[in-house]
Amino acid sequence: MTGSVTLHDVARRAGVSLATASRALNGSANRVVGEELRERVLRAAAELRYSPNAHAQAMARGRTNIVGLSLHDIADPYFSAVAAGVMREAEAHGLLVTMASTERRPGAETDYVGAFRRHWASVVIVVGSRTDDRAATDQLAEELAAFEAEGGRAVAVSQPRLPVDTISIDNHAGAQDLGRALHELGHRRFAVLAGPTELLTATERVAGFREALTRHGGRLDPEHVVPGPFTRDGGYAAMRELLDRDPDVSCVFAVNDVMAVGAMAALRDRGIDPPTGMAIAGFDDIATLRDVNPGLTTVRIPLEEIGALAVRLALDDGVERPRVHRVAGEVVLRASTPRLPPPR
Amino acid sequence: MTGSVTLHDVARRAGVSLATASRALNGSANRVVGEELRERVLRAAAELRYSPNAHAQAMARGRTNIVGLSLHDIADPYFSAVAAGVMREAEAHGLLVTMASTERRPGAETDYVGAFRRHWASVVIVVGSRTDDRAATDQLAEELAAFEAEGGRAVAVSQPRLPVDTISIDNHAGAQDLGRALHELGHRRFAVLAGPTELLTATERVAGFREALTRHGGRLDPEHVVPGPFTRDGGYAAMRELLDRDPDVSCVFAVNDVMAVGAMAALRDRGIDPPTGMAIAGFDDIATLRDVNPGLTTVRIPLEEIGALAVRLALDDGVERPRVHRVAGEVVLRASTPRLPPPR
DNA sequence: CCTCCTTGGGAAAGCGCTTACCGAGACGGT
DNA sequence: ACCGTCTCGGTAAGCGCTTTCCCAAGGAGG
Repeated sequence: MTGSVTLHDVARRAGVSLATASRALNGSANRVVGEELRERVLRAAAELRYSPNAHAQAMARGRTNIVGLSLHDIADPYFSAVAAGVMREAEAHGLLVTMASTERRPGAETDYVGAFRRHWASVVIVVGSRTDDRAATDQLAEELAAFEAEGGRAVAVSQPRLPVDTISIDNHAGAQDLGRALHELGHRRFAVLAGPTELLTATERVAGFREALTRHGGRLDPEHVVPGPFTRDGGYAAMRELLDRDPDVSCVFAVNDVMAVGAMAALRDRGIDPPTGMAIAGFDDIATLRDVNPGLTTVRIPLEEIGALAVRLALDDGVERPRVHRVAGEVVLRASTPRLPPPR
Repeated sequence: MTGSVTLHDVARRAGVSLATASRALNGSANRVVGEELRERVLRAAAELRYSPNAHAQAMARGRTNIVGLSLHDIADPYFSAVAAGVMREAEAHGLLVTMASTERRPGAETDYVGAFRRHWASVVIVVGSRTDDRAATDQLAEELAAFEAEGGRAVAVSQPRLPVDTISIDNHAGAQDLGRALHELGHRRFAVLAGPTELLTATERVAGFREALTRHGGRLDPEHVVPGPFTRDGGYAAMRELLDRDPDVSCVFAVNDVMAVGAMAALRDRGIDPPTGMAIAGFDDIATLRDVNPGLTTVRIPLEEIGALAVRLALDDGVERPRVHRVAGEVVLRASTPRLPPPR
């Protein structure tokens, strides 16, 4: 990096000292620079296109305006919605967001939190379902603790069991509500495209759904619970698998919208036209998917708001921490799960 | 930030000097540290959970491993796809991505490039259609020039007229190909949901489409070209507007997929069932929307690859710059534009 | 036995900025 | 007229790290 203009240059050009130049430029607290000198400094800075070195400032000040954000995959609309919320709120507070995708690589989060720690990020936000991998969780917890010990603030989203402020999406209750709603529509025989068995988010949704059926009456045979990846292709494959088992089922719950869309495609490829041949429901209410046809019944999670909330939580000097903030989902019934005609 | 462990602490604990500790940790070039001392230093670092201060390193080395990425809206699947490509490639090169959303605020890009410049980012990538706002473009150009003058490398995506390496999506040719393909399917009377008139990307697509019709025969009345925002709701509104004009049209081209989906929703709300009542095509081939029903005819743009390419371009020490890299789109015909039965 | 090289550790000079501290001048109160 | 006080500019001490330069010790060659 050559040729960059430093504060020194500005000071020289304005004919003042470094201190005065610095004070003039960032209006240092409880120190006023005379109008004329300030004018001169600002002019010199503008003429030289001076741009302060953020690292030097970080060093001198001992902190930065960086938010570190770790998520699984920015191309996944679930995460990009959360990221949008984080960025919006960060922008409002003059913070810059540094983002890293784990691509679901185990241990990646720990690495990235380490990187954010090296950058003296003031805030770190970790979003994405924890797995049941105990060792990885412990390592991440340790790294986050080290980060907070150094004065940073961390917030976890969908990651319980971490020793920091946490935003917890109520998957269990949401799935339960969904199960009840589907039951009320007349459905009794269900299947579940369950997602990865090691992902807490997925298993919670399955558990909540199952509980609703148990409570209100409804059948969910073990062989109608098909695991698979949390993706569109995962939903597609799981649905095929399910159909191969030729199930006696009227409604399928895919544990997220992206999978539900894949599942619908699988149904069509088998000549089954949803929702006529099969009702289907998802989870998340991904904005981009609100116009699929038939409209997808789902549980709305305020993803963008969750991202914004994470930033606010980090910036808010709460008294006692870690805090846990629960966010509820809301069932949205659409055309993909029509009311079942009463059995004759 | 208190309590953070510094290299000094590590050196003291290992009983060596700062210099030796530094050399031991990053295997300094052409200087070897004795096996035993190195061992001691590494152990001390691990025991103390030492994490080097990235800013201090940046200062001392005069460069960073940061990629600055400016885009319009990370929640938009178009941008999140590009971002995913950038992050994948950045990760592969050990770079960290700092991202900023302009929310289409004019001038925001310039501000963000300034922020990246302050951070001594080694690479800056600016993605998103330039508008016809000449002044804003000039300012951005100037800021990018300053950034490169300081040794940084900038790449623009979809932003012609900037004095840096540019990846240019061939909107014109893509739309032209699409127009021809639709013509071959038998369509003759078209409408276009044109997006924002000041957005180059949108106008290029409209122009290419129009040119194909002119060349091969096909009608596109001026009042059947409806402008509007580049979003789902923009597509919805534009389609309503179009329907209100009661057009004699068999096929609508929405200049991006997100708008096309909104347009389909508008059709349905008016009791028109695509593609029966009206064929519809989009542009981009957004992955999340590949399963909408009916399948959306579109022009595939390799968005993720473009993001990755941008990073590679920045890292590649090209001889002569700025270079322009054109990326072509590919027409993908799906069910939303069925072949029109020949007129009897 | 002396000189010259090689090996490897340490001291210290920055990198660009902020900020405590210092000091000079102006001003008003007594 | 003197002193306390206030205003405002400058000096310099870091922030944590890298890297150049110096130097000591040991070995090889004459």
